[in-house]
Amino acid sequence: MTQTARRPRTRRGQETRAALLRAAEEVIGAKGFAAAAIADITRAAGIAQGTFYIYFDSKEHVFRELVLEMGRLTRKTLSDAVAHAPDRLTAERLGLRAFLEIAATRPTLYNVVMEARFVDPGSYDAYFQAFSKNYTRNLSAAVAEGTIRPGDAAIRSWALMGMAVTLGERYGLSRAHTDADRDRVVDEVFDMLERGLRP
Amino acid sequence: MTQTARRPRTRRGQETRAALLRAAEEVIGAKGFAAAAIADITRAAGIAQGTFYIYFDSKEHVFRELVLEMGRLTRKTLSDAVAHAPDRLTAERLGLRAFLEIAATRPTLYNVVMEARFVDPGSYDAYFQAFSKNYTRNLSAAVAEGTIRPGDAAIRSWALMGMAVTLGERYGLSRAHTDADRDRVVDEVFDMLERGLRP
Amino acid sequence: MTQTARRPRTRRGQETRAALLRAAEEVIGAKGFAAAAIADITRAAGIAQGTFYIYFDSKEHVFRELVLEMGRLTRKTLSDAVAHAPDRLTAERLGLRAFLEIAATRPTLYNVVMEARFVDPGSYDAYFQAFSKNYTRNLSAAVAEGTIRPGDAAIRSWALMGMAVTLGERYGLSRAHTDADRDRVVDEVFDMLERGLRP
Amino acid sequence: MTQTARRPRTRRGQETRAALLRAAEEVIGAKGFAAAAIADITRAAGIAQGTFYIYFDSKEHVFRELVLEMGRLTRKTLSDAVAHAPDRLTAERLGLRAFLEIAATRPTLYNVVMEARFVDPGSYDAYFQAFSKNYTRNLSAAVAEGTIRPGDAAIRSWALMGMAVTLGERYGLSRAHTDADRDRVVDEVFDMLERGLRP
DNA sequence: AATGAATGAGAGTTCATTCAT
DNA sequence: TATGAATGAACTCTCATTCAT
Repeated sequence: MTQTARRPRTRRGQETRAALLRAAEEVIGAKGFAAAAIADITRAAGIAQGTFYIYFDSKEHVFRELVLEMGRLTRKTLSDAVAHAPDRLTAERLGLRAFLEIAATRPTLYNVVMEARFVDPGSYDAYFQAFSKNYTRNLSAAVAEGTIRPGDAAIRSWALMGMAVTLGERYGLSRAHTDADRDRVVDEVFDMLERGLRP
Repeated sequence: MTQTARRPRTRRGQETRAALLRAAEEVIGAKGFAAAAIADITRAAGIAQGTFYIYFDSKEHVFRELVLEMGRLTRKTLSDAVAHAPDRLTAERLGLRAFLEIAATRPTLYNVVMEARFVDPGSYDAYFQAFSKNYTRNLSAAVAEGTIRPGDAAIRSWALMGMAVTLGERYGLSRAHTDADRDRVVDEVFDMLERGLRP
Repeated sequence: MTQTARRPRTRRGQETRAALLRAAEEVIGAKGFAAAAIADITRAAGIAQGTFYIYFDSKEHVFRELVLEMGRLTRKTLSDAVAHAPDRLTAERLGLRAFLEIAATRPTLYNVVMEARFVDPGSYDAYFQAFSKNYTRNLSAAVAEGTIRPGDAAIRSWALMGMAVTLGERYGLSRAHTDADRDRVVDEVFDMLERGLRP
Repeated sequence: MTQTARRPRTRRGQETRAALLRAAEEVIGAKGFAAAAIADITRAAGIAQGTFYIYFDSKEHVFRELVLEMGRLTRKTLSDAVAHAPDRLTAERLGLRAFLEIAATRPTLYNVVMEARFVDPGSYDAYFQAFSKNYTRNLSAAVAEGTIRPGDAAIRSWALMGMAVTLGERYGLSRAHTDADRDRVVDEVFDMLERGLRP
């Protein structure tokens, strides 16, 4: 008869749950999963410790929700960013730029996804497999329509995602870099990607 | 402050310390830092729990040692692999191949470094900064001598390292992939990098 | 830093905290600080081990609280005892008598303060400095009004406090001595103090 | 067949044992019994940890030896100091002065004896009972020969010892006080003791 | 829906002591 | 006699989770 996390049925409940999610993002994203105590989260949310378990089954549970949220956010942001791209390569460029922007804007959420590899590999894999799948489809299409040179789309997708992730970490998360820096990063990287390293 | 980790003074001590390092790599690399208990490590090493603290100050301490070890290993492996490369681009290709091989051969150590971002950011940064520095120098030299097209070497180094890291994760760690797969990955990726995506 | 001892917010919490203080006094006063395990204290209080840390940050923390409590108790008891003394010397006598009574009545708390010298020198010093200050002021006043012979009040205060403490230990703590014994001790000591040892 | 502490049979053994005693006094007297680790002691003595147990059965064992040593030292020092006293009261005065000197000269050993109350009550009691016994005998004799006014010698002995102990702590141990301070303390205290507080 | 107290398993760490050399 | 490694019991403290109100 143990109680299990419910969906909020009232306005107040919705707000509490939302506050918990924000607090969890903040705390976990800043201190890391292990160092983040439920007490830290509820304190940050300004509610009692017990309340946490009304909305989430466990610490892992909120964590997973956050990863899913980042998935939705990334998908939405990228598809918006790419919506009016004139061609595939430009779409890629805009996608990378948008991704760096996410890292800069939501650094804690970004951290959460990265840590998922160690905290909840399942959702980590799901996150990246989803992107890879989509990415691979786009790249294949681009090849098919002759926009880019032929090549293994899956491998390329992982290579490009790896780049994006690390660039997000270095030039997005870091408070030391500006929007202009990120613009330049995208330019440099796409110069390399489009035209290759050969002289 | 009362006692601090000693360097072993006898043969036996050296062996014990080494056994602990191996066990720590195994256990932490497999279960993750948080889930790995000191008891797990000493059990794996076949020694008493207290013995751990003769050689290491804390769990973080062994962890840091492992990251350093991975640093040495990577440096050595890559420099060996690249030693007889005819030109810069080939060197890069050999370097990536060797890196994937490390991931395949020492997956647990690989995991440790990746988790360092969350467990001991200092050593994580040190690890990658060192490689970036070296990488950047090589890329600059290549530009200078006309082997590759001009471009920001630092940004390129992070982009390339990001690729390598993720490819190591996907095609190196995974038991599902073979040496041949890794060869192909390197071919594909270098095709893209050298000649670019443009048709 | 993640969590810190709370002040209880409910009746139940207050009772639990109080029970812990009593149990700590009992156990630490009886076995000594080092030998007293938190588990002993919580067992004596009839609660779970973890509950201790809801109300106290550490073993040192309860210990300090006990020393403070002894400070309050002693101040209150002595000032009550002395309230209606007709003159300074009588006040001193009543004060000593009351002090011995405290030792007899709260032996464990008495022990705690004595051990504070080794466990928490800060609170030990605070305890005695406070008394010395007060004592010194009284002695100075007595000299000023001609009730006692001139002499360095600070030195006298330490000498008299030293006497009191040791007599409390020998004739107060010990179950072998009775109230009558303590009366006699006070008589003897004050005979010496008032009239001196010279024939 | 467990090995037990032996008396040293060689010159070298004697030196090692002596070094351990000195180191134990230093370390235990400075950090307190609980905080002093055997490793601290052997490190201070410049010998290996295991060697400790060649000469002492346990940590308590060295501690007890130190208390005994302090007993011998105090007895010797006081009896030397008092040897040529012209009368009983002067002897008391010289005794107190010598005692303060011990505190100033051997502060760590002094601390050890004080802590004995909590670490090894048996030797603590033995230490003070021995002095009280002797003290009581002297005071009785003084009364008998008319040098001091009649009064309970045992009670007086504890009162006077209590004074001495606390004065030793405040004016002897403290590096803030000088020999001159201690002279004055003795003067003040004996003025009070001899002539009484009454105007 | 919310609160705050309570739980108790479990983790890291210390250290007196023993052992093999 | 001395060494330094090894042991393992014991202890403090943390924290996810549950419970009563």
